[in-house]
Amino acid sequence: MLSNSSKYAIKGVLYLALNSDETHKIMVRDIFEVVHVPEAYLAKLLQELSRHNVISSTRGPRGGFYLSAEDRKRTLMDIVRVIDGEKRIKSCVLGIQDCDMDNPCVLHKLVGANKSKFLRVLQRTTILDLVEGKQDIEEFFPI
Amino acid sequence: MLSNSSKYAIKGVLYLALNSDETHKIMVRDIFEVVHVPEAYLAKLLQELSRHNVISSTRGPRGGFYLSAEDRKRTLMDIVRVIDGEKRIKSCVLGIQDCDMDNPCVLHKLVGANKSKFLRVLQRTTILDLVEGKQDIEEFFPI
DNA sequence: CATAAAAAGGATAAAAATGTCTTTTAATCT
DNA sequence: AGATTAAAAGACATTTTTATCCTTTTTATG
Repeated sequence: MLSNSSKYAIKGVLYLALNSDETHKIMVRDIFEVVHVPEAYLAKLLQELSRHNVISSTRGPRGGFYLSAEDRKRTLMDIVRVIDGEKRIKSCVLGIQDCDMDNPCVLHKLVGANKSKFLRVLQRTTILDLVEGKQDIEEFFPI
Repeated sequence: MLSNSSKYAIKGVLYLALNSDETHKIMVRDIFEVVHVPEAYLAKLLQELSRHNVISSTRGPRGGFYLSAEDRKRTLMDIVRVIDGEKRIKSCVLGIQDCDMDNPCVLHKLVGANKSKFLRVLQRTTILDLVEGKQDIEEFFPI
């Protein structure tokens, strides 16, 4: 449902949400260990997110990745869309071609409701939302 | 969440549920087209399920795969467990090591409820249950 | 302006998932 | 018994996902 890459990306962004802003940018080097993602791979993912304006970054000394106020309004789905692509995340549970609400497959009723809810969570939940439950998050770091 | 292989397997078993019994065994050759799964690959999956006694089979002429009455009491989880393994299906949404109810991760509350429900559906739903909504299934074949 | 720091980009490698093919084994039918 | 049929088993191929490495570009700072 979610690729590992998407999960990695979410973890990285979450870390940025908790520790960065316009004036405190963070290098991959300082993230990858706490989120348990290989350095170079995390770099790739964050670069991709930055390229698609889901997060922000600047190069050079004192550069790094960070989240602007705008960035924090992004949803989990925004992240997943960049990393996995719309298609993968919305594809039918059974991989049926053209399976959707209008043309549901065998398991659609059984599993579809759950999947829809899951999608809605991704779509509705912003980075900000996540950070507002901050104590919860910190409690469970390292992720 | 569910691998393609598991999805394939479920589709195959569903077909068997609708069309086979002890006296009417079915060859892979007669299934793979309608469920849209490569012949050799479906064979492998069904063999694996048979090896783990989730479905039944006999070799030779008039042989093939089929579901016994007992087989029909199997759950979707039984299928998924054989194909994907317990670990994969129960693993945390974010791939957190040791993340579970007792030691939840950041997204656990957000996504965990959905996932639990999904697991419960897999665990509770038997092949028989699926077939009893037969008209629905036939309506949506070919799967 | 020179230098160093950091992301960006591209090529490559490794691992896992998916898919194919060939041989072996068991059942059935003549 | 012998021929045939179909799953079982295992080797092999391809594709996708995950991961690494190395070079280039940009930018802040002395």
